[in-house]
Amino acid sequence: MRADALRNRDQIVAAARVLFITHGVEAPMEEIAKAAGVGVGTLYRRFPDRGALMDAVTVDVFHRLTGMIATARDEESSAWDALRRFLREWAEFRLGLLQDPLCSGMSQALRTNSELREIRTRWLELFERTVQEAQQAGDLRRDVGLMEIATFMNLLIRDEQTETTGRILAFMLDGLAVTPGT
Amino acid sequence: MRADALRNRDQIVAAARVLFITHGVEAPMEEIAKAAGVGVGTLYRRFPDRGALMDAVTVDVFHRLTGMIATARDEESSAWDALRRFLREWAEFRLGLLQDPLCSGMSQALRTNSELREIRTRWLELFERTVQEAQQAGDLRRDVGLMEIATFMNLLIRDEQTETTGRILAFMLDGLAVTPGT
Amino acid sequence: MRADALRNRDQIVAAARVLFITHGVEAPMEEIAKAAGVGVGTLYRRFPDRGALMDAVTVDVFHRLTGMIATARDEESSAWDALRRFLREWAEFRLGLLQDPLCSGMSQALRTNSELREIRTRWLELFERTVQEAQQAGDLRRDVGLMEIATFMNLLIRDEQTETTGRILAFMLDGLAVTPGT
Amino acid sequence: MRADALRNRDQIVAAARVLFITHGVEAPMEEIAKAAGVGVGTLYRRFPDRGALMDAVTVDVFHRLTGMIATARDEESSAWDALRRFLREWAEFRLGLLQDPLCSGMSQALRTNSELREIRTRWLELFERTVQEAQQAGDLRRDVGLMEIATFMNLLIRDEQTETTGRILAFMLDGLAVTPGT
DNA sequence: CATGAATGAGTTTTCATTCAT
DNA sequence: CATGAATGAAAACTCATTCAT
Repeated sequence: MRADALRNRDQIVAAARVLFITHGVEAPMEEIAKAAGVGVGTLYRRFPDRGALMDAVTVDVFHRLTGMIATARDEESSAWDALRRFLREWAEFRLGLLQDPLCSGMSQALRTNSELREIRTRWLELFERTVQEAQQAGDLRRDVGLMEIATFMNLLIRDEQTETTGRILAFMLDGLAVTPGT
Repeated sequence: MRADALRNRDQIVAAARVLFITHGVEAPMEEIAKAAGVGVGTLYRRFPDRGALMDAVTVDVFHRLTGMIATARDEESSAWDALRRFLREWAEFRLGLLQDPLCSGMSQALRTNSELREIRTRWLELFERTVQEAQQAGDLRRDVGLMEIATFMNLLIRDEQTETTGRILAFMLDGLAVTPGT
Repeated sequence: MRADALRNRDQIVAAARVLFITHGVEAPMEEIAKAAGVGVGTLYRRFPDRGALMDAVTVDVFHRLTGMIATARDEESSAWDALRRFLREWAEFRLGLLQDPLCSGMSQALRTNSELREIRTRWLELFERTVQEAQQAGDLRRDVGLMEIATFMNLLIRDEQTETTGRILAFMLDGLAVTPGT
Repeated sequence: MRADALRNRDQIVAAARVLFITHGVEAPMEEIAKAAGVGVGTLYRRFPDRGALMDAVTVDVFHRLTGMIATARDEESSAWDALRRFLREWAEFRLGLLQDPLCSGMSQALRTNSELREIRTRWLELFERTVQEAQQAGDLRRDVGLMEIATFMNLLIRDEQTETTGRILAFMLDGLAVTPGT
C-alpha cells in the first residue's frame, strides 16, 4: 500500500471515529469523506460498505484502548489506580465501541476479521486482568463485571458535556470502590 | 377534540415514545404511524413535523416522571428512598427525554409551548426538592446536582439490556450515597 | 335546498373564485373550505370533486360577466364605450375563466351542465353583439375577434398589481381602437 | 466542472425552463429530471431545492433575452423596430421570468447570486435604452414604462395558443405606437 | 346535514452505493 | 488510484377524497 493511500485510510478511520460518536453511526458517508479530506469514491475503495468502516473504526478504537490500559498499568502503582486512570482517559477521548460494548454481538466480523479478533482479545485480557487484580487487592467491589463497566463507558461517551460526564464517572468510580463500611 | 381522535393522538405519542428510545429519534414517521395503528396522514395532521412530535413525547414523559416521583415521595418514608425508587422506575420504563436531560436546550419549545413549560417546571421542582431533602437528611452526597443525575439517567435508558442497566444504576446509587467513612 | 345550505354553497363558490385566481386552480380544497367558513366535508357534499367546483365558479363568473356587460350596454351610449367599461370592470374584479377563455375546451361540462351551457351562450351573444356593433360604428378594429379579447383578459387578471394591470389594459384598448390614420 | 456534468446541468435548466412555462413552476421535479434525461438525484445535486433551480432558469432566461435584444438592436435600423422584433421573439420562444417580470421581488436571490444580479442589470440596461431611444425617436408612446411591457410579456407567454398570442401582441404594439393623430 | 378526522397516493428530498472520467 | 457525478430506493411531507361522529 502506497504511503498516500495509507494516509488516506488513516484519515478516513479517524474522521469516522469522531463522526460516529458525535453524529451517530448513521453519519452520512459523504460527510465522513469530506471530514477526511477525500472523495466518497476513495472511502468506498477502502471500505466496501458502512459495516466495513465500522469494523475498521472498532479495530482502531480497540488499539487505542489497549494502548491506554497498557500504559496505565505500567505507570500506575496499583491495578485500581490503573483502572481509574484508564476509564478517565477513555471518557476523555470519547472512544466509542459502536456496537455492543464488548463487541460480542459482532459475531460475523469476529469470525471473518482476524485483526479485530486479536486486538479485541488482547484488550479484553488486559482489562479483565486489571479488574481482577483490583478486586483481589480489595479496592474494587467483587460484584462488578467487565460488562457493566464497558456498557457504562459506552453510554457515557455519548454525552457531549465533558464537565458533567467527568463528574458522573467520578460518582460511578466511588460506587465501584470498596468502602471501609461495606 | 373527538374521542377517537384523542385516542389516536395518545397512541401516536405512546408509539413515538417507545420508538424514539428503541430506534432513536430518527425512527421513520411511517413506522411510528404503523405502530400507532394509523396512517401517516393522521400523524402529520396532529404533529406538523418531527419536532412537534418530539415535543409532545417530551411533555408525556415529563407527566409520567412527575407521576412517578410524586408517588415515590408519597409512599416512601425518606427522600432518599423515594429518590432511589424513582430512579429505578425511570430506568425500568426507559422514559427518555430525547433532548438534553433537563430540556434546557429546548428554548424555542419552552417559549412557545406553555404545557411543556409547566409540566417541566413541576417535575424539576419535585425532583430538586427530593434531592435537597435527601442531602439534608445526610443520605445523598452534597456534591451532586440534578444535571448529573438527569444526564446519567438519560444515557442509561438508551441501553437495551435491562439486566446490566439495573446493576449499573445500583452501582451509581452506591456512588451517590453518603457512606459512613466519607 | 335550505337557506343555510344555499348560503354555504354561495360562500364556497365565492371563496373558490378568489383563491383560484390568487393561488391558482391548484389551491388546496381545505384552504377554500376554510376561506368559505365551512368544513371540507361540506364542500365535498356540494361539489363531488375539484372539477365540479371549477364548473360552478365558471357559471358564477359567466353570470357576473353577463351582468356587467348588460349593464354597460344599458348605461353607455355607444357599443365601444360599453365594451371598454366592461373590460375595465372585468379586470378590476379579476374574474377568471379558469379554463380556456371562451370555455370551449370544456366540452364535457358543456354537454352535461345545461346551466353552464346557457349562461355561457348568453354571455357570448352579448359580447359578440357588442364587439360587432363597435366595429360597425367604426370604433373597434375589424380584425379583432372575441378570442383575442377574452384570452387577453384572462391573462391580464392573473396579475396582482392592479396599477400596472390598468395601464396595460389602457394600452391594449388604444391598440384595438380605430385610429384616424389607420 | 466535468464536461458531462456541465451538459447535464444545461439539460436540466433547459428542461425546467420549458416545463415551468408549460406546466407551471410547480412542475414535479421528477418530471423535470426525466425530461432532462437524468435521475432526480442528479437534479438535486446541482440544485438543492426548487428555488435554486428557478434562479438558474431565470439567469438562463436573462441571458437569452439579453442576446435577443442585443441582436435586434444590431440588426434593425431603428430602436422601435428592434423593440418590436425583440418582443415578438420573446413571445415566440416563451421565455418566462417566473417571478415578477423585472425580478425585483427576488431580493434574496439578487443579494446572494451575483451572476443573476449582473445579467439582470445588463438586460435591464439594454431594454431601458431601447425603450428610451424609441420614445425619443417619436415611435413609442412616452407614457409607457419597462414595467408595463415586461409584465405584459410575462402574462402573454403563459398562453399556449401561439396564433392568438401573436395577434394579441400585435394589437398591443399598435397600442404602444405613437399614431399620427395622437 | 356539517364537521373535521383518517387515509394513502403522489411529491419532495436525502443519501448509500456505483461508475464514468 | 482518486474523484465526484449519477442513480434510485427510502424517508419526509402534502393534500384530494372518503367516512365516522
